[in-house]
Amino acid sequence: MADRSPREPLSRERVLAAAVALADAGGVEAVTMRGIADELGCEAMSLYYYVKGKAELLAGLVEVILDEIIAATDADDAAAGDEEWDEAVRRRCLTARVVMLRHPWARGVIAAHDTIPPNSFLIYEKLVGTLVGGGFSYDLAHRAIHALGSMVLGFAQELFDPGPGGEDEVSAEAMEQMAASMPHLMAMAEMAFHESGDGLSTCDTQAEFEFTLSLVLDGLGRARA
Amino acid sequence: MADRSPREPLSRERVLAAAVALADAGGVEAVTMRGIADELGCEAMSLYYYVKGKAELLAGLVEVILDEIIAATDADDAAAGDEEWDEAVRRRCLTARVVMLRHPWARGVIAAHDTIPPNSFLIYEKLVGTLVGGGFSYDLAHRAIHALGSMVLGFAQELFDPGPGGEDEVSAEAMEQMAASMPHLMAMAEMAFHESGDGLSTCDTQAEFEFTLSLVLDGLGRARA
DNA sequence: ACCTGAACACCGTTCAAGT
DNA sequence: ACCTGAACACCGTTCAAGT
Repeated sequence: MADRSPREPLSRERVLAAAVALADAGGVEAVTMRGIADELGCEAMSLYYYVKGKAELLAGLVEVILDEIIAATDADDAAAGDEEWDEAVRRRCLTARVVMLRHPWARGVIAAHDTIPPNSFLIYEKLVGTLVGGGFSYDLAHRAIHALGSMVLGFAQELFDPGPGGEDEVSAEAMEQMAASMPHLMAMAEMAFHESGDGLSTCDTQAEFEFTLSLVLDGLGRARA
Repeated sequence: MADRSPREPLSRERVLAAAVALADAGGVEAVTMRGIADELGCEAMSLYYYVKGKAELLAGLVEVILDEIIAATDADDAAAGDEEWDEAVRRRCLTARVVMLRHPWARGVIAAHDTIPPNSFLIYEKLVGTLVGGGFSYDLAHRAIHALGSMVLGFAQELFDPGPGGEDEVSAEAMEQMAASMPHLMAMAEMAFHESGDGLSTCDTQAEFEFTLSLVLDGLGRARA
C-alpha cells in the first residue's frame, strides 16, 4: 500500500487518516507505527514529528471519528426541517451509530481511552442546545447527555472532570475561547457548580447510571403492560 | 512481585488471576506475558501451556470478571427477599456495575473483544427468568436484555451469533448440555427462530438500538413534564 | 506432564545525524 | 523544518530440549 504519489507532504492529518484506514482494514492491532509509515511511504520515526507517541495517536483516532460524527450529524441537521427535540436527538443518535458501525474498532479504542476528547464537547453543546430548546432544564439535559452517551458510545463519560493530567495542554485563554462558543455547556456547568458546594463538580456518575437505569426499567414496565 | 511461595503449581486459574492483578494495578498495557510470568515466578513460555496465546488470555480475563459479576449477583439474589422483577433487575445491574468499577480496564477489554463470552449466557438466562417471571413475553425480555446490556457493559452484544469462528470450540453435546440448563434462553431463541424465517436468527441490533433509544427518549420526555 | 533456553520477528521510542 | 539510520528495550511466539 505504499508509493501513493511521488511527493505528498506528510502531515498530522495524513498520519491519522492512514491509521484509520489501517484500523478499518485490520482492526486496532493493525495500527502500528511501522505500518502507518509503510502506508505513507516514509519511515516510522518520521511520524514522531507529527504525533507524540502511540497514545497520542490513538487519542487522535478517537477525535477523527468524533469529527466524522460531528460532520455527519451537522449535515443531517442542515437537511432537516422543523422537528421536535426528540426527533432531532433520535436522528443524531442514529447517524452517530452509523459512523460507529463503519469503524468497529472505535468502540474499543474509545472505551479504553480514559481522557475526554475535546471535540466531544461540540457534540454535547449542540445536544444540550436542542434539549433546552425543547423545554429541558439544564439539570435534566445533563442527565440526558449521560443516558444518551452511554447508549451511543457505550458508556457515560465524566463531563467536567479535568482528568489526572492536570490543567496543562489547554491554556486558560483557549479554555475561555472554547467556553465562549459553548453557552449551553457553560450554563450547565454553572448549574452543577451551584448544586454541589465544593467547586467545579465532577459528575456523579453513580446517580447518572441509576437515572438511566430507571428510565430503561420504567420504559420496560410500560412496554410490558 | 515474584517468589510468592516455594512451589505452588501453575494453573490456568493462577495465570488469569495474576493477569487480573496486573491489570488492576497498571491497566491493560501492564498485562504482558513476561509480566505475568514474573508475578508467578516462572518463565513467559510456561504460560503457553495453560493459555493458547495473548488473545485467549484476554478472553479469559473477560470471563473472570463476568464470573465475578455472576458470583456477586448470585450472592445478592440469595440474600434478597421477595421483590418485584424491576427491583431484582435494578439490584443486579448495580452490583454488576460495582464489579466493573473495581476493574476499570475491563470495559475496554470487553468492548474490544468481539466474540461472546460463554458465561455471559448464564447472566442472560437468569435475567430472562426474572423478566418472564415478572410477566414479560420472551420477545420483550429479549429487547430488555439488549437495553440493559448496553447500559452495564456499555454496548449490546449479539446473543445468538455463532461468530466468525465457526462451530468449533464447543462440541454439540456440550452445547446441548448447556442448552438444557438454560430453558429460558432456549425458549427465547426458539421465539426468534420462528419470527425470522431463515434459520437461527442473529439479533437485529439496529432494531434493538432503536428500541432502547425510544425507551430513553420517552423517559426523558416524561421526566421533562 | 510440565517447564524452560535460545531464538525470531516485530514492536514503540530515542537520538544523533542528515538535508 | 522535515525526515531518517542505527540502536535499544521490550514484546508475543515457536520449538526443540530438558526433567
